[in-house]
Amino acid sequence: MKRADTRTRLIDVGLDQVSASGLSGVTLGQLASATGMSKSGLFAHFRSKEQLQIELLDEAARVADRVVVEPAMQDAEGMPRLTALVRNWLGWTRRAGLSGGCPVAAALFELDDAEGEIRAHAERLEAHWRALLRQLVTKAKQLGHLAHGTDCDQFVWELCGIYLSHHVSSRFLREADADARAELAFAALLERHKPTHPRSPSA
Amino acid sequence: MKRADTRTRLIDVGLDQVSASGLSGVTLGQLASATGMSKSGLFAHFRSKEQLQIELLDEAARVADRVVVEPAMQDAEGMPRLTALVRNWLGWTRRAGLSGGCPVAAALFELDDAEGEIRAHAERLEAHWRALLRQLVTKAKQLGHLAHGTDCDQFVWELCGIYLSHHVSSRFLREADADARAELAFAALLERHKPTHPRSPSA
DNA sequence: TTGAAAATAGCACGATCGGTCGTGCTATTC
DNA sequence: GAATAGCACGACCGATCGTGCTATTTTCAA
Repeated sequence: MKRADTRTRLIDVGLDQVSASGLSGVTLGQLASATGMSKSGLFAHFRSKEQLQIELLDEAARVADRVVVEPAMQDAEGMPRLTALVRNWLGWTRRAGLSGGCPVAAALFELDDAEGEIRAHAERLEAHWRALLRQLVTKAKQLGHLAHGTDCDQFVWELCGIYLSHHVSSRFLREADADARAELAFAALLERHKPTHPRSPSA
Repeated sequence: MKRADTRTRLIDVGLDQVSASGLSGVTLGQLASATGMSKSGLFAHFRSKEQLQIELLDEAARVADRVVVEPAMQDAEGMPRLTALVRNWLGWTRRAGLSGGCPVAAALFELDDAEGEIRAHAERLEAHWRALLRQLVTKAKQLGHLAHGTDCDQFVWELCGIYLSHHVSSRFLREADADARAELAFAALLERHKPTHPRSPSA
């Protein structure tokens, strides 16, 4: 089997493990037995466990981009695109075929007091993600889909709160109405930032 | 030394470790060396590591009760008590002298796909906490401090989102304005559920 | 002061951790 | 057909994991 193929397989299975058990839940031994490879054969593909973890986080970001961002980009700029992205965002791991929750969200709590390369990497990913959110929100504001006075950073901050609450609600508490609650919260967030004198939708 | 005293010391130090590194960050070996005890001597106090983890979660809840809930109970029922509790809640671990973040919040993400006794215990704690929040919100509604139409469960759900976002913002992203953002979000949540005074002449 | 009881330490266990090493297979290249 | 390079293997490293069993120390009542 080609090196690249094996790597892809390792990353795929590893990503599923991260999703289900968090970063620290992925050990070389478990990933090896899950993929039917020897620990040493597996290890040869990554310089270190840290490197493996970083690549797993990258893969999570890549998959999220494919499942969450790209489809939303089909919608028109401004509000349509923003709402589409939020809808794709909530519970995206299931749609991505992962058996657990969002690896990045878990990492945010797992690494909060840590230091080092992995934390820095997760920080970059999260910053990049929030920058994307901010950009979509800003665009919606520019197009008059959100109020002029909208504080975009605050908007994103609260949106992340909805996502996190949804994560806990659906994954930990396993509440059936998690989606509905998130929808409600998001709708209220939009309502609060509704433009005061909305231009016509065909502006 | 008395058994109870030693246990208290072990739990205290352990709680700090949970706060800083999560549940899985507390190992018997590290807790032993942090307390200057032997691993086996320590182990004798708890039937198992699972038991230790459960007691650590309980202690977290107990400390939170002392630092967050009890002071808020000094305020008048309804809105004063609710706002006091929220203010005490945000960033309570620092005020409790812990060196890390909220152990329960971390556990929510750490155990989301786990099974077993520890998860069940964390679930009970979280349910109990949300029941308390719900009770305060309901009381505020009854007293007319919140709108009649207020969906108390939804209110609590979004409030938890604010707390989680604040956790990530302050602990992981280390943003200086985390407190201000949380205040803003909470103020907006209150504004949205502001009571309408049906008998008042203003409309 | 002494002796029982309680608290702690010592030691060892099997398992697993991240990681290294030498070796063999297989496919390509000369 | 021989030489080479890529890939995965099993064995093994020291360290640490959780958890027993036994010996030693400490504490407190008689």
